[in-house]
Order: sequence, then C-alpha cells, then structure tokens
Amino acid sequence: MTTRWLTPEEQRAWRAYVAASLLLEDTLDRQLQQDAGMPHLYYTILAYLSETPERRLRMTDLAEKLKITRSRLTYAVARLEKDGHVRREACKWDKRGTVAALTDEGMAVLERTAPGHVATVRATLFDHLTPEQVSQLEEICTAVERALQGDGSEAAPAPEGLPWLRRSSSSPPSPPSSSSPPSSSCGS
Amino acid sequence: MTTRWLTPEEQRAWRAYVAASLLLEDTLDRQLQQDAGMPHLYYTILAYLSETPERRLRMTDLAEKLKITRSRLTYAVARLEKDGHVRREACKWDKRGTVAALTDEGMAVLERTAPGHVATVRATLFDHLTPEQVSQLEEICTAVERALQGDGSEAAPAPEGLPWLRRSSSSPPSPPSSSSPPSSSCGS
DNA sequence: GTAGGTTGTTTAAAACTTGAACCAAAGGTG
DNA sequence: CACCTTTGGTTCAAGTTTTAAACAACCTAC
Repeated sequence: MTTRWLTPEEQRAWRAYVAASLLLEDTLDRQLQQDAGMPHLYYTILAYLSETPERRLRMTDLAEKLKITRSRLTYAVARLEKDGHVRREACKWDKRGTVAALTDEGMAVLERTAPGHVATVRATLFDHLTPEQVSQLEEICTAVERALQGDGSEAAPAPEGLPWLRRSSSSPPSPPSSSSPPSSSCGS
Repeated sequence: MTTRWLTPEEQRAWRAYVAASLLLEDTLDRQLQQDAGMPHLYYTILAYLSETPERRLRMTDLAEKLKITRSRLTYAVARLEKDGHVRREACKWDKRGTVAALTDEGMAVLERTAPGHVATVRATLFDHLTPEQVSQLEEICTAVERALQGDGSEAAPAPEGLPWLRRSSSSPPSPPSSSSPPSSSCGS
C-alpha cells in the first residue's frame, strides 16, 4: 500500500494537537514540579494508585496502565518510595509480585497539591472550551484510549470514588478486600 | 477563592485526555525512535524547519514555536547537527543570531520516515475518529494553542506548502528570499 | 523436576533537561 | 562616543530520567 497521507483536515487537526499537547504537558510538568516536586508522570502514578479501592496496584498492572516499561516504573516507584509517597509490599498470592501502595503521606500530597493542579488544568484547558467541546474531547480521547489499550473503563465510565482532582474527606480506612487474586490458587 | 473543582464532565474529559495523550506520545516516541532514531520533539524540530520557505529558522523563533528553553534547544540542535540533519548558520542581519537550517539529509530523513509516521498517527488516532471528531479536535486544540501561545496561525490556517506528513516532490531549490530582516536597519 | 514464560530488580551507560553564568552584539541615552 | 541595559545564544556542571541487557525468583505445565 502506498501510504494513505493525511487529508488536509487531518493535517490541521494533527498539527494543532501536537502543538497543544506540547504546551499542555510542558505547563503541567512545570507546575507539578514546582508545586509537588515531581513530574506529571509521577503524579499520575500516585493518582492511579489513589483511584484503586485498596490504594495499591501491582507493578505490572501499573506499568500497563501507564504504558511504560517495568524498568522505568521500578525507577519511578523507587523514587516515590524514597520520598515516602509510596510503599512497596509483597504480593500475597504471587511471591514474585510487588505491589505499590500509596502511603497516607502520598495521599496527603495528592490532596494538598490538587487545588493548584486543578487551577492549572482549568487555566490551560477548560477555560477555553465550551461544554460541548468538553464532552467532545472526552469522546475523542476515550476512543483513542479504548483502541490503544484494549481495556479501560468500557462499562465503568467513572470510578466514581476517585479522589483524583476532587475533594475527598481524608482517606476512610477502606475495608479489607484482597485486590485481585488471579481467580485460582489461593491457599498454601 | 476555594478552588473550583472539576465538574464530573470535566473530570471524565481530563482523565481520558491524560490517558490518551500518554499513550499517544509514548507510541509516537517509540515509533520515531525506532524508525528515525530520534524522539518526537526532535522530529518536530525538523518538521517545523521543513515548513519554512527557506527551511531555516532562527533559534529563538524555533524555541518559541516549540515553547522550550533556548538552552534545551541548543542541546537538541547540537545533536541534530552532529547527526547531519541540521546545519547552523550565522544570521545575516543580526550578528548575534544563529539560524538552524535543515540539510538535504535532514529533509531526506523526514521524507523517508514520513510514511511510517503517518501510519502510526493513523493507527493511533485518526482510524478511531469520525470526520466530525477530527474537526472538533482541531477546534479544541487550536483554542488551547491560541490561548497558551498568544500567537500562532490566527489568520493563516495552514502553511499549505508544508511537506510535513505530505508527499513533497523532492525539495525544489526554493528561490532566495531573506527570511525576515527585522524591517529596519539594513546596511552596514 | 525440568523447560519455559513471568515478575521485578539491578546495572551501567546514555540521553535529556535544567539553571546559572557568560560573552558578544544590539539598542538606547546623554 | 562612552555607558548601561537587553537580547541571542552557548557553555558548564549538576541532576534527573530512560534504556537495554542481564539476572534471580517464581509460577505453570508437561
């Protein structure tokens, strides 16, 4: 096949996207580095952890969600652990496994920095969009996400409990319930 | 003011955007690194240069377009120059200035890798969007760009001559025309 | 229990970014 | 012209982040 080039419309959209995402990512990185002392990716790691019922996730799952290599994640988590935002724990049912658990301190950082983060997100993005555009953006990004990740919230549009960018009344202890024993092999 | 949190719609849009842009950027970086031996940012530098009538741009202009520090750009251009994709030239009318010029080899790289790049862009983005969504995306990103950059193509929607992501019949010599002498101070 | 795939870490090297310091050329101003 | 301030761009010395390859422990299945 002789390469289907982009149509003029697609070209314009692509060029605009590249410029905008560069600007956005850069602004966010700067703000978070300044405000939370970590780059956006690391912040996102904490955020993902915070959205989980148990506030913890296996390394591999996390790496897959973030679409980064395990090696890279190891480094990132090591850094976050050093800073006390995350704690490593052994995986109960799979002795190879490691789960990264958000510490209370990590949660606190998330809560403390959320206002500034939200403000930046507003200033750079939502302040310039109409409500229609907001939902269009959601549609578009969801489509991409679904296509590339093959997974994600197909039927669960919003984890609803998410403290991410929302006020959350200081961490309720969250009742114990094993995260996801692989449906087989349980006891020793 | 007590922080205007994101509405549920905005939250969903934001979450989707973050996930999608992570995925996209990562996929692109990987593909370009693999295929053209450089990260997306560097590729974008070449692309910007290629869109210019003279295929050259002053460092400062380039840095502004990319919204990166001059220091960072210096490093990037040094790398691109070492690889032969770009050549540094003195600026005629301002002896402080440096212009980065795309070499034929750099142009060749762009042309050689364009098909793969387009394919990736299609596979990750446009294949999943309706024509309406494409133009919505353009609108949205343009709004962000305009807001954050305060500049950009306000009245010039598409540089039209751009070889970026389009077939371009092997570099026509492009007639000489000084890029942009600052409209004053011409002679010695 | 043994081959084969996973999980996660380690290691060393490389790539990239930052920020401050710096120099040379411009641009005023008196 | 001498002086001072800006601007354009590079350099330097950290520092951070990423990668790739090698590895050890574990699980699975034959």
